[in-house]
Amino acid sequence: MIELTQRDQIVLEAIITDYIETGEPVGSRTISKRSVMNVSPATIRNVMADLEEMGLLHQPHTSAGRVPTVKGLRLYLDSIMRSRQLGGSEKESIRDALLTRPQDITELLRGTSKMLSQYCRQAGVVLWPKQSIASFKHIEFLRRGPFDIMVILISRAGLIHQTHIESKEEITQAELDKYSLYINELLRNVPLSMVKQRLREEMESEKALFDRLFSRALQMANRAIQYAIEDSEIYIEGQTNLLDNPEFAHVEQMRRILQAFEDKSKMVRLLDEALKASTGIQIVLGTEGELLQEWEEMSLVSAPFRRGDTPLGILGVIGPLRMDYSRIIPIVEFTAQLLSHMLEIADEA
Amino acid sequence: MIELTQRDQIVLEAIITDYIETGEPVGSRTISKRSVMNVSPATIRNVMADLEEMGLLHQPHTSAGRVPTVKGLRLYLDSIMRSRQLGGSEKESIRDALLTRPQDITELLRGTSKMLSQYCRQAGVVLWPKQSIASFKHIEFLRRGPFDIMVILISRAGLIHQTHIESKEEITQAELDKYSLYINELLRNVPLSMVKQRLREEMESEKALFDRLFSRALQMANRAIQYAIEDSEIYIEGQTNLLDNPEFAHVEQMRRILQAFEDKSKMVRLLDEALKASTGIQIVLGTEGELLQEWEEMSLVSAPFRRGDTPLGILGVIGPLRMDYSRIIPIVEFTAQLLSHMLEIADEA
DNA sequence: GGTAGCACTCGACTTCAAAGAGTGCTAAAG
DNA sequence: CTTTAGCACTCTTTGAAGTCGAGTGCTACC
Repeated sequence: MIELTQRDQIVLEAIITDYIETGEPVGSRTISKRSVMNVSPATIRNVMADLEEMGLLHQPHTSAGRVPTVKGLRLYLDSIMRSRQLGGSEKESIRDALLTRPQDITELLRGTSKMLSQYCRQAGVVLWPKQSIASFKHIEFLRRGPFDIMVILISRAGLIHQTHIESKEEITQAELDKYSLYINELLRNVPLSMVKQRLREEMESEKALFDRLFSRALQMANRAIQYAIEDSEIYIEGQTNLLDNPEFAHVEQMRRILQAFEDKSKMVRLLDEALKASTGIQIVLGTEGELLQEWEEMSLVSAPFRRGDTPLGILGVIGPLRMDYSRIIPIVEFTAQLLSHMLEIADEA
Repeated sequence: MIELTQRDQIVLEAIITDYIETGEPVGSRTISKRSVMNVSPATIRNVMADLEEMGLLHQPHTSAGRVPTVKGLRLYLDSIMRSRQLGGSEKESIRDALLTRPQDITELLRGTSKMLSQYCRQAGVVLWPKQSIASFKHIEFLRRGPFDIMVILISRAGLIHQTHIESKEEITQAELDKYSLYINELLRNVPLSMVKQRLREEMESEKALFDRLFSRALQMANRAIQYAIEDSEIYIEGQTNLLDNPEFAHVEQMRRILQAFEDKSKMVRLLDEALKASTGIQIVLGTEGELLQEWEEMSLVSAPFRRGDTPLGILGVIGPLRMDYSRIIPIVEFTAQLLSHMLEIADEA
């Protein structure tokens, strides 16, 4: 563990704050003027040299100022930064931005992502693994062809999932209607976590053993639900905000980054890991975690949203390493709380 | 109308072809060498001067070659260009790319968009106004709250539409189930174009007049369908391909263009107009149509896909003015045919 | 009408010098 | 022992000047 004197910390913080603001390497003179304690640039230079030796700062070239390294940022985030409190009016306007999009849950999640991107001026992201379809509401089997069945699954919160399954034997819509009726009755108000178990029980019951029709219905429901919970939705909004960051002025770089966004499955994997790992706010910097190689200069601030203690999904902000963390962190945190709350309401209705 | 001699046409074509290939202003020397007819650069210069006077060419500065203007491109597209035939193997691989994504119709449309973007190395786009939910398959009313009803509408092709409506009176799920049953029975296999009429007839029938329950069901179905057909889905894929075009090397420009993509409602309007206007392949160049202001340097190649004579939606490619039209046009055309065909099959199932 | 020749224009690239920001080191002061 | 002032040094940025080359327009000639 690294030992820093009080003054080291102050200087590091000042450098990072300034760097976050301007994006330019910052020199000793600037810090000397700006900082509260009155010390000369020369003194600051000594401190800087120390910090550089510790690997917290980096000098692009001999005659330039210093830039924080990933290690420096990490230290800053973990033990120096005090994140700003959100003002009441800020909270208010975030809340408004979310509540004016009540339509359905898909809209809500996309809206959240968009809101995050606008408030943080970076890309916003929301991941919603469907296994968290919190509780079962309705299932519907529709015949598309003699062996082709479309299954529509709806959660109480209003999320729709659509799958296809194949039947081994020909089947009529009338039969399927019976299936729907039966399964809906069976699962009424069963939380999704229990659904699979409930189905299994029923499959082993006498009724199913002796009635082929019911048995098939149960199997189908089982398969459909299996598919459903393996799926995830991801909403990435405001990517173009990233273009405003001067560090991405080079088209080459920009393209690499935007292309990474296009491969959603990678993004899903990334966020899924974050979701599993985290209990609260989490920050992944550039090369630190196993962010994609394309992302060296990027950073992710995320927080899970949850029902009670079970995490439902994760939301966050993606931007360059140089972001205003002290502002973004509380926003992400607050949004996660807010969304948790809203989903709770939606699900209770 | 502009009169061009044979030679004018050949020169114009040569310039445009070369410009499309290289992206650089093209000089008289180049044309002289490349063109079939053996004439000296000086002669070409004379022709060029004429073409410039007609507003078909433009000279960035005195000592540069010529670049086609929008007017020049238009003329080329309308009366000079011969679009290349697609080879059998190309057709084959396009077909494969589409057919390997059979899952559901949403996937099919998104896949089409992606395929277009990959084959043309530009952004691909597919617009699907829901009014073309070709024929009604299933409706489901679900209670979300005492006055809040979620309506799910499914077309035979498997497209799902979700809306909310509010009820004036409290309502139970049991009632809603009856509604669903009734409406589904009523509309079984009615093409969507007839649905509204069918509903109206029924509303005026005796049965509805005397049964409040039926009457409310009809009203709800009516409203839900109204919402549904006003909605559109749009799929834009491969935007990052645009970054490869050297003409967008400036970040400023790039941002403007990508930002325009983010406002989907604008894109919908744009394509919707194209859809209404067109019967076949259609090309909108930069400022010509009422493309958005942000799009001066962009161009859209589109073609509607249809069932019989009614257009269902539109697909196309968006890229810079400088695109390889002779290749892209047949691809778009062929894809539209192919998709029309596939939807026909899906809907008959 | 077509072509060769030629002077001219203008952007792209290179070179060079000057300016400016910032450092590291040393020596003196607290 | 820590802090500071001073100074030489390094490296990037900026701008001016100069050269190069592509391409043109014009004129005279075939």
